[in-house]
Parts: sequence; structure tokens; C-alpha cells
Amino acid sequence: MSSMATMPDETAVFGEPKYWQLRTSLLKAIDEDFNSGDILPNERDLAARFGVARATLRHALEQLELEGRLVRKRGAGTTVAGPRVDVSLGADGEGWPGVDLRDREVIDCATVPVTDEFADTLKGRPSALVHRLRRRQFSMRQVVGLECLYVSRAVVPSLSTRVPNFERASLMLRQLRGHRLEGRHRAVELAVAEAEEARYLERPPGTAVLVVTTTYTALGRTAAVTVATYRADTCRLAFAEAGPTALRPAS
Amino acid sequence: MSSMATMPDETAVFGEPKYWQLRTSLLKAIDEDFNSGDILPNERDLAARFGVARATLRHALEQLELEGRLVRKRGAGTTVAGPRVDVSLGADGEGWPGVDLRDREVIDCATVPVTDEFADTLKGRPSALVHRLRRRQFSMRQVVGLECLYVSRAVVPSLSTRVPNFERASLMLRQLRGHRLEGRHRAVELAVAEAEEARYLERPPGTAVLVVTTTYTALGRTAAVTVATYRADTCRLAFAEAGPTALRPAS
DNA sequence: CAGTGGTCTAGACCACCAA
DNA sequence: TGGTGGTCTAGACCACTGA
Repeated sequence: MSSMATMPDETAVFGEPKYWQLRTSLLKAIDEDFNSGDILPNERDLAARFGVARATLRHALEQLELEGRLVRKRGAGTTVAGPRVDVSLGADGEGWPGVDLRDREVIDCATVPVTDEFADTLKGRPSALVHRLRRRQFSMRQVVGLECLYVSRAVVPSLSTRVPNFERASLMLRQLRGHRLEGRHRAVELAVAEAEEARYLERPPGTAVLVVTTTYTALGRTAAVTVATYRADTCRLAFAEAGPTALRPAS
Repeated sequence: MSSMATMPDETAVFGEPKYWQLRTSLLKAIDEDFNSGDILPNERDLAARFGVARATLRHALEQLELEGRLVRKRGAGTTVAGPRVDVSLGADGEGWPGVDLRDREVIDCATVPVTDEFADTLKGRPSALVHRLRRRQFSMRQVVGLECLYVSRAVVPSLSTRVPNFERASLMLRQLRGHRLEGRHRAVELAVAEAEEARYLERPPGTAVLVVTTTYTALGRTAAVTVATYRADTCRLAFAEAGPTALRPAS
């Protein structure tokens, strides 16, 4: 965990930018000579060792951080990341969003005006109200994601006030599960965390995140929508498609 | 599409880095004053207009490109991106990987030694052989992804040689579908495109991609694995979960 | 060929963390 | 308080595109 060769790297391809060759060298080094949690030399030393400007070295480190191979912390240092965490999306999710509260922390649960982006999918009527439950999701004591559930008042008329957030959330989810789920649709895309979102994920703004948007249908309409945001560097989204019985014969 | 205000931006938050405020300003501008395909002023002009160094402006543009809001082309210019393309993962995929060849182009189909990463999942025995089919996926005449399917020789003993790639692929897929699919597992994660991958996707190395790994079970074993790579900037992965019948009652 | 984005440098200062 | 990563600058040169 100390050597870290500096040779021009026999595998270097001319015509490829320096920062990319550098990334490749570093990747090889952390695979071979380092373990999860090991601390890398600081950026100024590394840059000097490879004979490049600090900015060039940083470009390489940024790539590796995006790939989830490094963790950089301001003021502290750069360490080798552990393997990605599997976030299961389908185990309890064969139906309505999880009431299952393990590894979940309620941030708040309230009735709010719909955001523009959901005005059409959720209710149509602008300036209407919806219930919003925000939760933080953990895995191995680590924050991995932020989940925001919007529920139409057509399926859950009103929220009990005067009870703590946590109970209000439980009651809402119970009412939701009272309905028969008629359909579900999911989409995954890449985004970057805005300021507030980033704070909840304990990351700087601009961090790459995987956004999972799930639409739930009940009573012949869109009953709820969840927007779940996961740290792209540390998470792998696992869609466990239950057992054999869930699969249909090829058409 | 011409103005692009330069004011310090009344919404600017002190304490936030310049490049982030800049990103916010630019995002607002492209939402309000630009349409898909519009060309932005060049980087040197933009930097001057906002009174920052070119590197700082570029930092902001990089964020917006990662978010899929801008398309930058070396030598050409920077344009405003269109909406993301929905890539359906589940329509034909309720079972084996698609034989459906619309919007798919066969790159090659051959029997090759297993890669280390699949040695355990696919066959266990090192230096064993598997069949590999590589295809490029299009949507709206645009390259959106690269699909690599590995098939164990336990389910498809041998490939017909002496026929074109395309036919060889068809025959292999037909044999695959002959088996009863017993289970499937999917995972999605973020990665960056390596050199070769990047070429197929018509992007520079280091481009962010969404990797979908699907494992197929048949004959009581892992029969096949596909690794599909999609451009993270232009794609949204849609998991259409068929109709109501596919859903089970809440347990 | 002129103009664009892409790479790289050398240096400065700042914000943060841990000892 | 010293060392870390984060931000920003000003300038240079290169690789590519399109007229």
C-alpha cells in the first residue's frame, strides 16, 4: 500500500489524454496495491510523483470518484472506496411503497401544494394539494438515498394532524395499502443533487445521483408518485424480480 | 434566444461556489430563453460575459452536460439538448433478451473465453468458453446503448459457424428462447465508458453511462448474463411493469 | 482556414478537519 | 494550526469541425 509506481506506464496509449492514462494507472494501483479504506497520498504529492499539474491529477481523481472507486473528503484526504451497496427495489416493493421502516428515517410528512412537475401526472388541477412524505434511506448505517412520496388526496383524503411525523406517515401508508394496486411504472435516470438534496445525502451539490421515479395506479388513476434519489457513487439498484412465478412465458 | 442576462443574478447564494451559481443561471437561461438544438455562445464569450475564467465557466457546463441539458461537440459548439429518450427495459423483456431486432444492430457474435468477472456467475470454471453477442441499440436513429449478452454453453452448446453474424445471433437467441426462463435479476449502476465502449457510443472516454446487468436463470443455473450500457446523458431507463396482473397482492 | 471545445500548466487563496 | 481537498485564475497549445 505504499509503493505506487511512477513509471510512464507501459500501457499508456499515445493520443489519449494524460488525465485518462493517469486514471488508468491509478485504477490499476488501487486494485492491486490498496484495500478499501486505505488513504491515498495527497494531491500535491501525487501530482509531483506523476509529473503533472495538480489540475490534471484532479481530473483523473474526479473520474474515479464518479465511478465510486475513491472517496474524497475536504480537509481530510482521499481514501479507497468499498464495494457498492445494493439497494433493493422490488423486495417489499412488489406493491405499494414500503411501510417497512427498517433503515428508513422520516424527515417530514405534510400536505403541500403540488409541484409543477407533478401537477399533470398526479392531479391535473394546479395549486391543488397532495400529501408528501420524505424519508431518508440507510444501508449499513450509511445514508444511501432520499425518498419523496406524493400521495393524491383522492386515495388518502386527509392526514391526521396533531400526531408526530412518524405516526402520521404510518397512518398514511396504511391507508394507501388499503387500496388495490392496479399498476406501477418505474424509470431510472441520472441527475445531480441540488443544494438541499445534497445536504440530506451528506454530499456537496452537483453530486451524481440515480433518480428512480415510480408511479402507482389505483382506483383507475395515478394515486401516488415516489421520487427516490440515490448516491450514484455508492449504490447499485437491484431489481429483484421475485421467483419464477412472477415471470410470464415468452409471448 | 439572444439576450442571456449577465446580472449577478438576484438568486445567487453567497457561500456557494461560483461555478454552481453559474450553472443555476445557465439552467434558468436555457429553460427560458432557448429551445432544443439552439446553439450557445462560445465558451470564451460566455466566460467574459459572466466575468469568470474560462475554466470556471467550463465547470458549470460540465455539470449541465452530465445532467443531459447540453451537448458539447469539439470543434463545433455547444447546443441545448432535447428531452431524454425513454429506453424500455421490460416490454419485450418480460422474458429472455429481445429477439426483436428493431433498432438493434449486431456488432458481432462469437464464442470467447469468459471474462473474469463472469467466471463465477456464469460457469465457474476459469478459462471456459461462452457465447457472446454484442449489439448496438438505437432509438430515434440515435445510438443510445451497447448490449453485451453472454450465454453459457450449457444452454446453447455450439454456434453455427460459416453464417453471417446476424444469422448466428438469431439462431442463438432462438435456442435460448427454447428454454423455460426460471428467474431473472436486474441491477442498475453508474459507470464511465472505457475507450472501446466509448467509441461504440460515439462519445469520448469517461462519459457517464448507466449499466444494466441482467442475470437469467434456466435449467436451475445461471444461463445467461447481459450487460447493457446506456448513455446517461440522453437516456431514461423505463421499467414498464406490464398490467395489473403482474402485480401480487401486498403480503 | 478560422473558430470551436478539449487539455494542460503554474500558481494563488479558501474552507474544512483533525490533532 | 498545519495539512487536506475545493475553487478560481490567466494563459497556452492542441484537435477537431465546418465553410
